[in-house]
Amino acid sequence: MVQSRTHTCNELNMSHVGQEVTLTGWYDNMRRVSKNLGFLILRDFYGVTQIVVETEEMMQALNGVNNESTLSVTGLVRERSNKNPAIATGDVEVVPSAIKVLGKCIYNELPFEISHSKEADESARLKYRYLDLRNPAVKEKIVLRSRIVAELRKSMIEHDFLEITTPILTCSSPEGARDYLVPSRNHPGKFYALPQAPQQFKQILMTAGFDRYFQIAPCFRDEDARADRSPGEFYQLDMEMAFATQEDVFAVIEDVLPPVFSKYGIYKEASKPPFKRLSYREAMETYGTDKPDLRIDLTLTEVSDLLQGCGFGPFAGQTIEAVVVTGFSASRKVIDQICADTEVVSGNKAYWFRLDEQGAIVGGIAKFLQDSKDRIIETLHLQPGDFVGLSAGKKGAALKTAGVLRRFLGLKAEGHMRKDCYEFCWIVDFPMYEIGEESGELEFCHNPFSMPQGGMEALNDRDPLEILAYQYDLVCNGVELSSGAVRNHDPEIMVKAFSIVGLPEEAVKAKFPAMYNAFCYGAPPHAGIAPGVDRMIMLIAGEESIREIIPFPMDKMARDIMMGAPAEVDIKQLQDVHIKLDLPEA
RNA sequence: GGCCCAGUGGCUCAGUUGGUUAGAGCGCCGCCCUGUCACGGCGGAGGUCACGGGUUCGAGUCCCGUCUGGGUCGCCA
Repeated sequence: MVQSRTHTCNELNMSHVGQEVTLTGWYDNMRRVSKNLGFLILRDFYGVTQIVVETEEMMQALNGVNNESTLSVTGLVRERSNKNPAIATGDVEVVPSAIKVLGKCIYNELPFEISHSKEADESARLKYRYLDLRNPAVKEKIVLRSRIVAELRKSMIEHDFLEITTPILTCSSPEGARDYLVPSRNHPGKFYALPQAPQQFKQILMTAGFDRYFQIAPCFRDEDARADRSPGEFYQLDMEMAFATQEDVFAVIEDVLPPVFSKYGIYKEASKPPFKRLSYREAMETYGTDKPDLRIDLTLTEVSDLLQGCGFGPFAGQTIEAVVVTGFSASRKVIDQICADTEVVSGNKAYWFRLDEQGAIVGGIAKFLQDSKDRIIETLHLQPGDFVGLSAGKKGAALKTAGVLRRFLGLKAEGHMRKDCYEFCWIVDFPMYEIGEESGELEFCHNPFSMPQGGMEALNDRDPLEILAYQYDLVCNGVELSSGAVRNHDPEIMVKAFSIVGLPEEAVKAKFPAMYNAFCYGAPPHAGIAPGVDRMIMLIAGEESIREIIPFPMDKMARDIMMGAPAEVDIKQLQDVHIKLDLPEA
C-alpha cells in the first residue's frame, strides 16, 4: 500500500527542515544536471516542490518514467543551498529515500505542453481538457469560478434569499429560444424540455408565498455560440422578490455584485450604489447601443441635417451619427483598421475626417465637407486635432454602427477610456411593444411577462408604441449581464397586454397555463432578475473567451469533443422512447 | 444560412516577386555536464505544407472548390 501524503506540494518551508515527509503529485519536469544529479519538480493542486535526486538508486527509480505520471515521494526536507524566492516552497527541497509511481503516463509526448496549453489549438485543449486543466493558469479560472459562486450564494443568503431548486425536466417555457427536448418513455409521443430559465417556476414560487428566492440556475438553450455565449447550457444567478418594486431589485443587486467584482476581479474598483441609470432611448441615442461601456467617455451626436446634403452619396437622405474624439491623431493604418473592425461587427461602413493642426478638414471624406466647413466645426465644437467618426443609414443602423465605432475609438484613442474598473449601469424603461422588423406588425419588445408602466390604464388609453415596461437590463463594461423585470402578476392586465398584439385570452392560458392559473388565486406583485454567472466570471477573470471559465466547455457547434456528445444511441434506447429516426441524406 | 480570418513536424510559428534539399523555438530520443530552477552543451528522429482540382517549365506561395477551426451577422424575448 502506498503511504498517504503528509503535506501538499505548496506547504514545506524552513520549519519542516529535518522532517521526513511524503508528497504526492505529478512529475512536472526534471532538470538533469549530471548523471547522478537532477531536480525533479513535483506538482499538485496546491503548488510545486523540488525533489533533489542525487543518488543512483533514486535516478533508477525515475528511469523510464514519463512526465505527467503521478508519484509518491518520501524523503527528508533539507534547506536549499540555492533558494528560489519565486515559489512558496523555494527555501527547501526533499531528498528522497523512496519514489513510487502511482499512475503512469504512458506517452512520452503530450498533445500540447501543459504549461503553455492556453496557446495550444483549442480543439486539442477541449479534447484533452483534463490535461489542459493541469496548467495552473487554466485551473486557476475554475478555482476562481468556485470562489465567486460561493461568494454570490453567501451574499444572497445573507440578504434573506432562499435557495430553491426547480425542475430540470419540465415543459417548454416560452422564452423564445429553441428548446432541448427529452422524449418520454411512459408517455409515447410526449416530450419534456430542459428549461431555458426557471422563469415560470420562480414566479409560481412567489405566488406560493415564498418571499425571496434565488438559485444558481442551469439554463438550456439550443442556440448558436459566440465568444461570450456558450452554446447549450449556462448558469444564471436567478432571483425573484415578492411585493417588490424595481427599486428593491436594484438595491439587492447593487449590494451583492460590486463586492464580489472588487474582491476577485482583475480590476479592484467597481461601481458603488446607486448605479447610473439610462433609459433605453437615452442609451441608444447617446451611445448607439443598449449595453454601453461607460468607461468610454465618447458620445454620439446626430448630424443628419448638417451632412445629408454634402454630396457624399452614402449620406443622402440618411440618418447620420457622429462620434467626436478630441485630440486623436492616429495613423491612417490605425483608422482604417478601426473602420474595418466596425464594418465587420456592425455590418455597415464607418467614415471619418479630422481637423488638422491648422484647423483644416482633412482625411477620409474631407473633400465633401469643405463647403460647410464652418458650420461643421461650430456644430460639433471641433478644435484642431479632433477626429470625427461617422455612420449613416436608417436610424437604427446608423446608431448601431456609431455605437460600435464609438467602442473601437474608445479602445484605441488615448485618454477616452478608464480601463481599470467595473462600471455598472442600469438600462431602464424599455418599450413594451415594437414593430417587428420582419413581420411589420406590433410585437412584444422584450418579454410578455413584464408589467407595463401605467398598468391597465396605459394599455387602454395609450399608443402601444409609447408604453414603457418595468423592464431593465444590467450592463457592466459594455457586457449585458442580465435582463429583469417587474412581472405582470395580474391576469386581467396580462390578457389585455396580449390582446394588443392580437393574441386572445386562450393564447395566454395556452402559453403559460400554470402561471396564469396560479395568478388567478391571488398573486403578489413581484420582480426579479437573473445575471449571467458565466459572463460575470468572464468579466471578473478578464477573459475574452467564455470557454476559459467553464470547467468542461462545449465547442462552437455545441459538441463535447472530450465525451463525444452528442452521440448516437442504441436502437433499443430509441424504441424505449418511441423514436424513429428520419435523417437527412448524407 | 451569410460574411471575415486561419490551417506548414507532437505544440507555437517563419517561409520574400512563384524558383535548389521547406526552416526556427519548444517538446521527444541519445550522449555529456555535481546546484538546477525557462538549466546548459553536442548530436538525432520527426513534414502528403488540411483535402481536391486548375494556371505554370516550376506552387507551401497564385486561382476555383471542399473540409476543419475561430470570430461575426442572423439567432439568443
